[in-house]
Amino acid sequence: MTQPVSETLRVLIIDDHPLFRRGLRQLLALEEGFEVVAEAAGGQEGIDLARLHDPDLILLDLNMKGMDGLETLRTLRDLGIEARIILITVSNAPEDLIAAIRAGADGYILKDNDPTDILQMIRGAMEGRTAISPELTSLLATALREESRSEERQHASLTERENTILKCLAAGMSNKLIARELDIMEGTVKVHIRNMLKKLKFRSRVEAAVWAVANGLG
Amino acid sequence: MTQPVSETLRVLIIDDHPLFRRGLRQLLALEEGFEVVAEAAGGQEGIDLARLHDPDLILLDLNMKGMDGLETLRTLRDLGIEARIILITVSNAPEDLIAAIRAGADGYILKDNDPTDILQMIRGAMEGRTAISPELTSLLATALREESRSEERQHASLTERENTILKCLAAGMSNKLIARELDIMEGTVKVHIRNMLKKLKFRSRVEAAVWAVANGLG
DNA sequence: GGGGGGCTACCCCCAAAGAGGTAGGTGTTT
DNA sequence: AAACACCTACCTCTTTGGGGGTAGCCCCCC
Repeated sequence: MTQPVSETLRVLIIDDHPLFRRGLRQLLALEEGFEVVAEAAGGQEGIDLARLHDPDLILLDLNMKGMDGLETLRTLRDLGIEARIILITVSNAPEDLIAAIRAGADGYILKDNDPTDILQMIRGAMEGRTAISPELTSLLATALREESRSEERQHASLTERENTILKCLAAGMSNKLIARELDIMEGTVKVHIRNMLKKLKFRSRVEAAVWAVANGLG
Repeated sequence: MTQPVSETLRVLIIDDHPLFRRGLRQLLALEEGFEVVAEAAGGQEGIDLARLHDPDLILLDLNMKGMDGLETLRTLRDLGIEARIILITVSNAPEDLIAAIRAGADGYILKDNDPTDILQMIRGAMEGRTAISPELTSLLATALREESRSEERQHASLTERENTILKCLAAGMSNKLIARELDIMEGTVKVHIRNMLKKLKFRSRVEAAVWAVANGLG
């Protein structure tokens, strides 16, 4: 917690692509003030190393096999890791960006950005600004606009059934109750809920219900 | 569903007290327009009879051994029973009243009310008014006032710990996450949640979370 | 000194939820 | 005709949640 301000920044790199790790490491080596203290090839290893080294900055790949970047990010935050965490990815999908920011990412940088720009964004993130690749900011804006225009929205990609079931969740109902209400099997309710959770990137019905209520489905 | 308006009202009595059932039956027998089609001595039996007879009115005792009146009421509503349901009870506890109304009761009448008044309230309930013993209306008003004065309330009887955990629920967190957040065992979290659910008469964490969010803990 | 409430931790047990799969029926679109 | 999305149902499996209990510890109040 008592972090000397002008010291070198201790960096952890999590990416399952060895070549890209090396690239990042060299990029940072050329710069003053960065020290890569560890590299991990996967989410779980990254988490372990984060707890071990307590770095100031974590560069995290979003698209990893096994435990993916988003899951890793969430776990890191859940564990109370307070390092700056910047996602570095090839995905320019809006939902990935949104999910990352919601999960507490301090930056979201595309891999094909210019190295100079990447460095600049990293520095920006270290100073408290959320670093997002310029070409993505419009996506974010759009998403946020949609986010706030509540009002009977068909939640993005949700099907009609998933939507009505989300409303049931927002009413606090159990699977059994929803099944009775909609006159379908409880197992079917579970299928819809599973698909909905996946689409909206929630981890449990409670998260979904809370979000739904907070966003006007209550 | 196609209910002749001026027919006799078909009544189901659910009370584990034989003498009181008889009293009610006789009270209704003296009146025009009521026909007691069944009596049940317990919640489950009452539910079965309700599904069998589909009565227009159910007089339900709140304080029963086994499945209590509130639980019975909830189940009846969950099953889609659309009869008017009036709770008849000795309890003038505010929380019982609130819980009953929230669970969909059409009336809440104290057993020691005057028979004439009881009849009048029943008739009122059949016409769509929520029949509540006069001496309880002030309780209801008070409760509603407290209900709306959100703003960092210590939810009634909740302890400090239960309150912070309720807030965690309103954030959609799992027991495991809450445990990490508060640095206690997951089992302990479960204890707090169990006690909280009981005090606030919720049936699941989802109900509690939804309520908490809707009432300003989001 | 003796309650009592609150917080903690643990036990057992069972129900609910969630993740994964296969699969049939229905529509619509290509 | 083939592909696709959707809703439905059912399978197995593991994790989570929830109800009941006992018990120790602390602190405040009588």
